[in-house]
Amino acid sequence: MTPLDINIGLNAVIMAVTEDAPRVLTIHPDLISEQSSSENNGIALPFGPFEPNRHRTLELGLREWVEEQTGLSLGYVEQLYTFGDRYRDPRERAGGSRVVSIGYLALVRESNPFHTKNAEWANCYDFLPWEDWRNGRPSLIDEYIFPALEQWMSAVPEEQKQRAERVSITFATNNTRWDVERVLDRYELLYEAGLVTEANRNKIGATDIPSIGNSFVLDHRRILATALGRLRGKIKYRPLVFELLAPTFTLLNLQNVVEALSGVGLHKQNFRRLVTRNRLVEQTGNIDSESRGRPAALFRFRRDAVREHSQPGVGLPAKQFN
Amino acid sequence: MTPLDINIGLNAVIMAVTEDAPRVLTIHPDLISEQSSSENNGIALPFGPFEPNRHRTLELGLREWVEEQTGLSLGYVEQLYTFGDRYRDPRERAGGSRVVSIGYLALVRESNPFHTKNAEWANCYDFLPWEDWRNGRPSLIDEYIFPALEQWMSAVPEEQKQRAERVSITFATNNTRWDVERVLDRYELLYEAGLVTEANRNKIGATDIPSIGNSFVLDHRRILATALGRLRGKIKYRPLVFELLAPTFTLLNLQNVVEALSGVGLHKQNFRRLVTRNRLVEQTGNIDSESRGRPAALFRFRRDAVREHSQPGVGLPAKQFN
DNA sequence: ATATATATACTCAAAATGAGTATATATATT
DNA sequence: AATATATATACTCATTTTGAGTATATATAT
Repeated sequence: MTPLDINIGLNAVIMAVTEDAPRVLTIHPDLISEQSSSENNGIALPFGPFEPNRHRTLELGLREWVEEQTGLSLGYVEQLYTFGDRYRDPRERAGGSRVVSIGYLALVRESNPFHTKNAEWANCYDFLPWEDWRNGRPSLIDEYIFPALEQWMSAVPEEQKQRAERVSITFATNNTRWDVERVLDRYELLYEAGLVTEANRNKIGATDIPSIGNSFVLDHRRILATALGRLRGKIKYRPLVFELLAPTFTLLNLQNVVEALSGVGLHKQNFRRLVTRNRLVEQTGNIDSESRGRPAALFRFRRDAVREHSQPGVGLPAKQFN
Repeated sequence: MTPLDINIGLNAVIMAVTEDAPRVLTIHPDLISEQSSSENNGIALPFGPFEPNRHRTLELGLREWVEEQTGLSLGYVEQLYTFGDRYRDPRERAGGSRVVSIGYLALVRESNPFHTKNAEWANCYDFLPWEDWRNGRPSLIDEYIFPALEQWMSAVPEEQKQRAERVSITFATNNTRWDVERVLDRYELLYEAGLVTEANRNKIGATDIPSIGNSFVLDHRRILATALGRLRGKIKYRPLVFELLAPTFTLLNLQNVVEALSGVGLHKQNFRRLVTRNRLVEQTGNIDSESRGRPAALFRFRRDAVREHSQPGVGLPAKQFN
């Protein structure tokens, strides 16, 4: 009855890019907290409760938890979204209090060293396999997802049209283009269609529906989808990629990171033209000899680029004044 | 000591555009809740506590509170950000519990009728006057803000360079362009420089520093800045404007709403070319006779536009596959 | 009848984009 | 040593998009 039946949780989607794959740091919660129930087995995002007496701000609370659980000291951190639906933690049914979780996105360099027994890097696309289009349209879309979505669409005749519309927008069926940013829309569609295990976890008598992609504990996969979508949108107009790269890098390194995150292949020459014309990077003078073919020039991020042109191309047709 | 010393508040930035000004719905909290302290006088955003037993989701909780307080039934609602800094509510100093607030942005049509004694529409730019560049650079920037910021920059010699850089980026000093989206960055800069009253409210012995713009209760002005910044960014690639317009409108109506929100004047012919070429709107066949000069054609939003091209112009140079 | 608003069509140079081709400089293989 | 294979980088060229206008049409106010 009292509004005190609330706990605030802090969840971190900690991302890096290694070996051309976007990685997310995962933990095994049963190894950390003794009191977690046995049904809560599985893989999770680093998390911890927000403690107002200990944490001056939400973000500081998150940083403390991550450091404690994984040994990682985070650099770039950004708040994502706050999740508070009833029964997002099934223990609430058994009298547990509502857990409102604040999700964060953190970016770290692959070279960042850390030591922990609990944490492990995983490929983001193990959880969201339909999001990786770098080698063309993933075959599981046509093999598993579409047949299942067809069934879902025709299941309720009166909603068929809206459902078809939604599938068309999110999964780019007809002449629609694949929009790399709609990660959350797609996840939520698959959730509603019952194609991810967590959608059926709370249902009684759930049959063994083929589940697509690896699953997380609770709604952590939804939080991951939120993070990836946000990151994909933001790399286009804020220099976030450089948080994931070594201070000095080749243009191919840069392209590989952008491709890994956005999940699409990019035209090499045009990509290089884009970053150099906008003077987002500058040459260090050194070259990289690790590669196979002709050695590539090493670049660094030009911090001034942020000041110079706030957002390339994105625009309202403004009138000139001064 | 216990993590139960938390309350979750829900705050709504409810926006509309009337008479070419972006409006925000405000309340006078002392008229609503008896228990609010006398120091909490002033203008506020509609808000209410999140009650897990009553509210199935956070958003539903918000909708209920808004309906109860203002009589408004919200349409488009989007979560903004969660605010949880220590002492964001000064009553916490006197033993009050930490109030974590989840901010929401809601958009309503100007024609939307509602009746309430407590709520009032206010011009957003009364609170953020430096954000309205429709008639050119606001004079208060050069008259009040820059002199004060100069002082702030030179106040701490060792930070002078970084401060100058920050002012340059957010307020477009040198060859930098005015970035309409950096609303929150600018507010936070002014806050740190002590140029908004709420920055000094919590300080002891605060002198009467000239305060810029009207103030809200607590950190509600920060929430408003977050909302305006988000909205300005999003209108470029999602059809949010149509939530603020009547179902049928002229192209000038549309332009005026975009201008009011973004705070910059737009090139009329090019704006019209943009929306028609992208087929974001379609003609209804009727014309508007209310206007002064030649009557304008009435348009409506083309819902299919969302499906057709996900995001105009914003882009990575993608490789073609299928 | 004339001035003033507003709407809409059209122009034209500059810049950005999409999709390549061409060439340079490495390493691996025969 | 010659050749194949990778990779880097430069350059081309048609098309599209943008920025900044001019020109014309159709209303109301004076």
